[in-house]
Amino acid sequence: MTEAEKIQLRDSFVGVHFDEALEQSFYSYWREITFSKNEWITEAGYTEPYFYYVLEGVQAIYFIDRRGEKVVLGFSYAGDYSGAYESFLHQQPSDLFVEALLPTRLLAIKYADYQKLFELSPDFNKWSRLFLERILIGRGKREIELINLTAKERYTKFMRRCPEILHQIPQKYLAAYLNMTPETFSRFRSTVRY
Amino acid sequence: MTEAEKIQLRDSFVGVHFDEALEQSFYSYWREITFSKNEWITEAGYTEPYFYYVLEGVQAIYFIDRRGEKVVLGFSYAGDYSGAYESFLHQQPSDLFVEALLPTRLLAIKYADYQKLFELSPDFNKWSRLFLERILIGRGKREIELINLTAKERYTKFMRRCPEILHQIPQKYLAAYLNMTPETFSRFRSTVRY
DNA sequence: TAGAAAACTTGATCCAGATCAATTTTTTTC
DNA sequence: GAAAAAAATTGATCTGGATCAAGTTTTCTA
Repeated sequence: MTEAEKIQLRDSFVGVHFDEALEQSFYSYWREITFSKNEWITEAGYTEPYFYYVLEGVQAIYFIDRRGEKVVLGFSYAGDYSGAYESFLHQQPSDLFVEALLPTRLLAIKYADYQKLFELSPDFNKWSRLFLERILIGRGKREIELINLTAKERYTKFMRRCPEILHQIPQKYLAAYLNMTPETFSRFRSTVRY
Repeated sequence: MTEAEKIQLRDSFVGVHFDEALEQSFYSYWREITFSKNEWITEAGYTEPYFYYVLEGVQAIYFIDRRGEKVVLGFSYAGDYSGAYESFLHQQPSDLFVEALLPTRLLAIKYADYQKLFELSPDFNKWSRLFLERILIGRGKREIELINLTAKERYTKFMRRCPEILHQIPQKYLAAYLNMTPETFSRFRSTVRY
């Protein structure tokens, strides 16, 4: 990781005061891992060993439903955290896959080292609290949208918000994120103006 | 609140060390509020002023969809925390209603006092982190079930897990929780054995 | 850069669960 | 405890989006 990326990483831990001693050990916990397109970062059935910070690339997090289809819960981009977070927190096998949709560079910290952060400074508890609060609110919004909007409305809303993503990742992942079949997504593409 | 209830409340804050000074001020922040059946605890459009601990009763948390129907996101019982948590955290108007489905006794702490807890002891950050992690995992499971199970499977699963609730609260709330119409719920009741 | 594989499109059909409607049962209220 | 209101049941019908199927286009890979 570059010096600039170190700073990025550090600054993502909003609310944590980094004194010299902390900063010293902090960086040593993180290692860079790269993934090529379509590689799994985390595989369902395995326990997530790392918590990740995204330097570059796009990842999808999904499970496989009983029909064998992917159901995408979310994407992460540069500057986000990534990984199968629930599995990581409880160190139990993941129900979810995390996959690199584009060539990806991540910074990763092991579970034991992640725990050490909380010992090194109680500020990390506060950071974690705020981070979790943010995730929770995002999940709540998504749940409401999934229940409350029709497939067409979900399509329109998504395409208005991030039209560029369509040209970056296969649209079957977008369909799976919006909880519709690729056929339905394709039909909207050719009939719905947004 | 009784002495036993004080202990209950205190012990719900897992991981917080209560020394004498903390315990002294801690209880003084909480007041008891009672609600009768079908009374709103929180109304959408208003900012949630309190964080609640449930002493007695059952509450539903829901939003109103664009057809004007309730969509229930969850219930809380004695020993749970309750309220429109997202609205409380950000002190912004709630999208959600919280309603007492049975006569309810809650302990409530104001936002400013809740914030003070974190100043009084950094242990509360850790409690909050663990609490949020638990909510997050619950939400994740529910999201997966809503997407992955049919209406009949959701019905069966719920009825196996908590058959007694059916006789405590109107079944239209259960239908709204399981994301189906009351008609569909009623049909399952008369045709599906669980 | 050719051949294979994966992704996407378009059409025809189907179905779980919603909607609409008419009773019946239960609960509330005065 | 009678009248009114709310909740639950049951039947008939409808529909958004899935599924199945057959191309076409794009993207890999050697």
